[in-house]
Amino acid sequence: MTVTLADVAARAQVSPATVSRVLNGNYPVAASTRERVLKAVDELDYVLNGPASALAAATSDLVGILVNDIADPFFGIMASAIQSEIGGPGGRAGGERLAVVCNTGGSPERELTYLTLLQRQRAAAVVLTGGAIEDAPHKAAMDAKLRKLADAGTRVVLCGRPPAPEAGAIALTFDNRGGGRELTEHLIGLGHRRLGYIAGPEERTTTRHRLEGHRAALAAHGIEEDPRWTVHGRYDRRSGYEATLELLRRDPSLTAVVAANDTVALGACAALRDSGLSIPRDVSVAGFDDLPFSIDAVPALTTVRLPLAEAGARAGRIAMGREEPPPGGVASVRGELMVRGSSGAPRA
Amino acid sequence: MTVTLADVAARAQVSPATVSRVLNGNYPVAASTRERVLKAVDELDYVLNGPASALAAATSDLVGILVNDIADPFFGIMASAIQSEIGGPGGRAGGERLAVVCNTGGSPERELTYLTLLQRQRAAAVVLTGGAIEDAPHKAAMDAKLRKLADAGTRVVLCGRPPAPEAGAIALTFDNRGGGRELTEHLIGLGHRRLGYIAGPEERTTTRHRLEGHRAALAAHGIEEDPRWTVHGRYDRRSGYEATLELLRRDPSLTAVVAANDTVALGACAALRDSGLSIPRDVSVAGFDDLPFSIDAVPALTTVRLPLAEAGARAGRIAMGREEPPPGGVASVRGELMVRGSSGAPRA
DNA sequence: AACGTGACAGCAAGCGCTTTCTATGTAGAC
DNA sequence: GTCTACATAGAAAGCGCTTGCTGTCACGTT
Repeated sequence: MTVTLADVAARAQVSPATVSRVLNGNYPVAASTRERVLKAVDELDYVLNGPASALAAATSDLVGILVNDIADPFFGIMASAIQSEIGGPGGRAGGERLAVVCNTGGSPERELTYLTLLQRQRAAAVVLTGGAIEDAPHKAAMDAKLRKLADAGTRVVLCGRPPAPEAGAIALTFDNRGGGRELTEHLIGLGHRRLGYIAGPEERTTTRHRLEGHRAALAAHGIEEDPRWTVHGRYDRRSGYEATLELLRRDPSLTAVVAANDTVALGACAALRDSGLSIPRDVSVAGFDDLPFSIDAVPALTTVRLPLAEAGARAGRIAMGREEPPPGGVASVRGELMVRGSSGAPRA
Repeated sequence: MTVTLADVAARAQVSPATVSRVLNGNYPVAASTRERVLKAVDELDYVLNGPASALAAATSDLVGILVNDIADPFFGIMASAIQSEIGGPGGRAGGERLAVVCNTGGSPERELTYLTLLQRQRAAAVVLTGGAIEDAPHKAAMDAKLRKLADAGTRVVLCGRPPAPEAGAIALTFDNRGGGRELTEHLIGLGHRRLGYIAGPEERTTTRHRLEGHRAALAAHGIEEDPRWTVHGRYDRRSGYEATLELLRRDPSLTAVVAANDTVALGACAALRDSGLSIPRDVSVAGFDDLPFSIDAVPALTTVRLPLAEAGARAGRIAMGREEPPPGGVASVRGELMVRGSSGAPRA
């Protein structure tokens, strides 16, 4: 029924071993023989059996990419960059690798399960993107799992995640704290003193770090934070909309709203508009990430640009062993403040 | 070194066959035995060898998802929906499947190569999303490949792609033509007579169908189209920006600009703003897809909503054999006109 | 009391490939 | 002209799992 190596071998009048060697190109084969084999492969329309070769060679060409939400461009951009570097078709980088993009939906269990599935497939590498969940038992479980993967020869890279030294993983971390601080300092510099903050889900490292940066900026400028000024929500537009209304309700005198990310900021803008407030005249708004659509908001969003594509590409190369990991296995990737129309001086 | 089935068997004092059966649960095993086995699995921290079992069972639990650009929410949303239905962890649907998201970047060669890679992995199913490339040789090659996959037992589903009867694939097609027509008729109804159109890349079915719908609307209302009114570009913001400037240069009297999709429309809006034109007072703008950010444009974008998540979910279920394919193997999915602030009556 | 009948469990034969080790032929070395 | 060395090709032993077929009991039948 299906064509096997042996069929090709028979047709090319060589042994299966030779065919395998031609296909893998890691052993000297006479040019004439190689040609004959290739011809047979072509004529029979032979397709290698992936599982069989993975079993025999004890390696696979699968690379796992874990993301929280593939529908979110934040992850989409990273995934795309990673994939372009792991040498899938087109991204010339040696053997053809298949990227397995796993959508965890931010769920701890799924994260773990996907890792097991990848372990089962004997993945060549795994890249975890985005913030981690801050729950001690879960973190321990993750670290143990990652360690096991690493020990089994799977290269593990974290992209936009805090380092996990226990797990023996390379980490490219985003400087969320620094970015958050810089952003809020920009607003303070404009004269804002009453700033609302729409944070992400409580248990995520990204949420915490950005918030810490914000608070550090406030503290550095002697601004005492009112607990009413912080609202937690999800990383989506809806959440930003609702949180903004809530902030306005709690303290209508706020002159700026800092959002956990751009998507949330967009929701915040909508809420302000719907409340009849003008941006930035009445309230300034700031986001985080600088996703492509942020520049198209009206007014364009002041935000912190994260080099998602660059970081993803680098993570991909490291995962493939095509780039030296950073010294110590950890590198911090900085964001860049993008000042645009959504932030301005508060009204006197 | 690594734990194998045999190790588990030894520890549980049973044969490897029994362990396999416990793990696969497709053969009667006494409860007490099962328990003993499970305990051993747990104690040894055993992880099944995916390639080995795929080889032995001649099936795998990989499902391929082909997308043009994973960084584009249009595809991200579909991919996410598909994945949630194929029964990856969390999306309870029986066995745990791994979604392999392949980023073709719109390249014909990569599309084909990924299909080969998936074929090599003996994927359980493959879902192709988004428009197809209109090139006869390539289409023939694709159809042949899909046919081969289907014949080998891989379920092939097209989501948002034109049907490919030759290939024996189930198709969920978007009614791009109908949507395009309805959209342009809306603009005509508002009084527009000079409408610019920013089309996507020439060789894509999506591009052609949407453009055909637009032209059908014009024709139906006796509007003769000026060739200067159509510009082709890529499906991105930049392209929309440049194309709009070009359209304006060619005919400054245009009162409406219809874009190939929302992302392009966003670029168009930016170009109009930068040209000092007001939307919709001077020029109306319309997009297509209704991606999440479209409602946040200012003014909010008039567009055609495509039920991406619903279609993706359905495609996923069909790919898993959990939903009856549509009669004839083809279903057309309609879009819904969303009239918002970016379209209005032209100035007298 | 002899005998079918389930319900489990084990044996063993692969699944299709890789790779080590061995065989062979040829070319250069002396 | 014989010997060593190198370049290739083949034989065969797995890789770790699934599954058809063959036992083996413990029962319920007649």
